[in-house]
Amino acid sequence: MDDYQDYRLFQELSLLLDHADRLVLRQFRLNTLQYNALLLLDTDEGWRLTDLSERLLCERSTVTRLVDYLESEGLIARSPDPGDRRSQRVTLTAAGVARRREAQAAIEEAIGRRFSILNSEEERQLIAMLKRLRTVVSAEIAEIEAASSEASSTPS
Amino acid sequence: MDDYQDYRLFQELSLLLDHADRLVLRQFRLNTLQYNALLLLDTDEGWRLTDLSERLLCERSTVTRLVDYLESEGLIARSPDPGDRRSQRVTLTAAGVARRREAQAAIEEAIGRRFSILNSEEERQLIAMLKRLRTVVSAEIAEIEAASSEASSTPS
DNA sequence: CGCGATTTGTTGCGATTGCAATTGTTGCAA
DNA sequence: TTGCAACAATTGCAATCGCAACAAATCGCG
Repeated sequence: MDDYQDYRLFQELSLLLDHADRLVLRQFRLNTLQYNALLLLDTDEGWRLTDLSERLLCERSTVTRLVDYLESEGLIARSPDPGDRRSQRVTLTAAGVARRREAQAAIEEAIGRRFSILNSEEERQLIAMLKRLRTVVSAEIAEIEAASSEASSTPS
Repeated sequence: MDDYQDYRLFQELSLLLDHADRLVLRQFRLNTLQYNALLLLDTDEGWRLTDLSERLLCERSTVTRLVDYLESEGLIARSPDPGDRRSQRVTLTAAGVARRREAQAAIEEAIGRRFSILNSEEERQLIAMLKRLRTVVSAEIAEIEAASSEASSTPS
């Protein structure tokens, strides 16, 4: 019915949220992806770059450069994987913990203000709808990519 | 309450939708911004670049390069503004109309499939919530930018 | 009128990211 | 064991975009 209105609104809100986040995170010398990476990391086991790329929905090469940056900022550390010399483990440093704490406080304060206009029931409904949409769109992407990779591997 | 879950879901769905759109639009040699610009344009009056940038929520320089590209593809035409020699009017060419029609059919088909999992009542609720969020986030951005521009113009 | 402020569009520059190609490593099968 | 496919990470390259600086044109106020 009004699918297109949903879509346009969603798209516009995405742009606005990105922009707002960027303004908030700028003071911590982080962009959205870098911040999301810090949120995932901890000081113990560490993540492999490939796993980070899957979780962050970006390319492995992007994670390489993201880790380069966070390492140059002293926020994370690379260490070799004990069981596989191809892999590296990325862990938070003490400075990384501190930077993440500061940024997280600012972001969550902003998020709280934004979503405070929804009551609990609305939030519950929104979450349910977003989850269903996520499932559908993930399937759509998987289908397209399967079709294109099949086309390239089987040039019948 | 679960503000943060809303936020993460929204962010993830944004990435997925962007990615899916890009896969659909790629066959028409368009990215999301270029497609959205084509949607706004028509063959009559034409838009000024500055107005396009405000509507598309991007910088004027981005519109300059976007218009450069669409012009090189033969989809739009620049013409001088009758009343202001600083301005230019951008209008769709016949090829632009055709390309837009093809891309729009593909995108709207995809959007229809994605949002078909919501019923009318859910769609109504989603639109209402997204509109309220848009208002809040727009205000947040305006506030931050007002504060920063004031700080730079009045370095008290 | 005249001059400074504002507006429009452009360009230079840096940051970010996807994609393809490459290097080094691992695992599996002959 | 050896050879080959799969995998981890990196690099080169191009596309995209925001921001700041800029030139030309317009506006507005004395």
